Amino acid sequence: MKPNQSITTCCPPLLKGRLTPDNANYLAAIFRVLGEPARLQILSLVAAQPTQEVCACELVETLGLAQPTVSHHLRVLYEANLLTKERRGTWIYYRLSPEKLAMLRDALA
Amino acid sequence: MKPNQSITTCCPPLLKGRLTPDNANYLAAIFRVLGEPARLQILSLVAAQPTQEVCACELVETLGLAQPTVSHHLRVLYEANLLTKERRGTWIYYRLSPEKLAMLRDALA
DNA sequence: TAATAATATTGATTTTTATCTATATTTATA
DNA sequence: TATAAATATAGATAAAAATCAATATTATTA
Repeated sequence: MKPNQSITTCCPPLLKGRLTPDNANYLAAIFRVLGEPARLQILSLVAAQPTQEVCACELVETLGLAQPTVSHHLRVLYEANLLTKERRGTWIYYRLSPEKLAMLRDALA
Repeated sequence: MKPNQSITTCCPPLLKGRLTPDNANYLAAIFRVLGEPARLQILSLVAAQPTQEVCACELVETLGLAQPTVSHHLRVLYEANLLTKERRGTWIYYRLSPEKLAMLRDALA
């Protein structure tokens, strides 16, 4: 099933054109991903790193959540194209993929 | 209980500073409100009106949801300060309160 | 190859949320 | 004041999502 929206644009701005039901579903799905404090903290933590990346291994302690829970949130962020990941040895490093957030900002314009 | 954030600013931009847990909770709550297709459609519909307002009475048919469901979504948007409302006779008219969306846009900067 | 460490998955539980029907409230008007 | 129309609330149900313990997988290294 191919997405009916690109990564960088999805729809007319929320307050300009009128959203189709598809637009609304797509946008809402992204907002829902951001509607979780732990996930926002993950994004913020990544951005705050000098290296612009964070090892999953750091997050369990930082967030105070169980490892499977952190893994779950990372997966959700990854599948929403808000994070990219790269395995280096045993560790997996996550980075922002800023296009999606830019798209959201545009959608709120 | 007073909010620890103003309507127009809540926190350092998501990708700049580092969110406190309070920041994250507050921001996530707003994103959760937007994480629902029907609510996005409501916002979009309001913005699309020449009058910049929409009567609750129009929304039931437009959204294809039961009246109490629409009422629920309007309340959620209202309580999140995303909509204002004004009663005129039997009808209630909703308008955008753009500050909150602007704040979100800033948070995504 | 065996042991170890990081991450992922499974399955269960709980919490949150959306939705509806039924009913209540509010407002206008006959 | 009785009726009608718009909106709100209550209560029930169902669906979605968060969380965790237990276990599996993947990669490294002794």
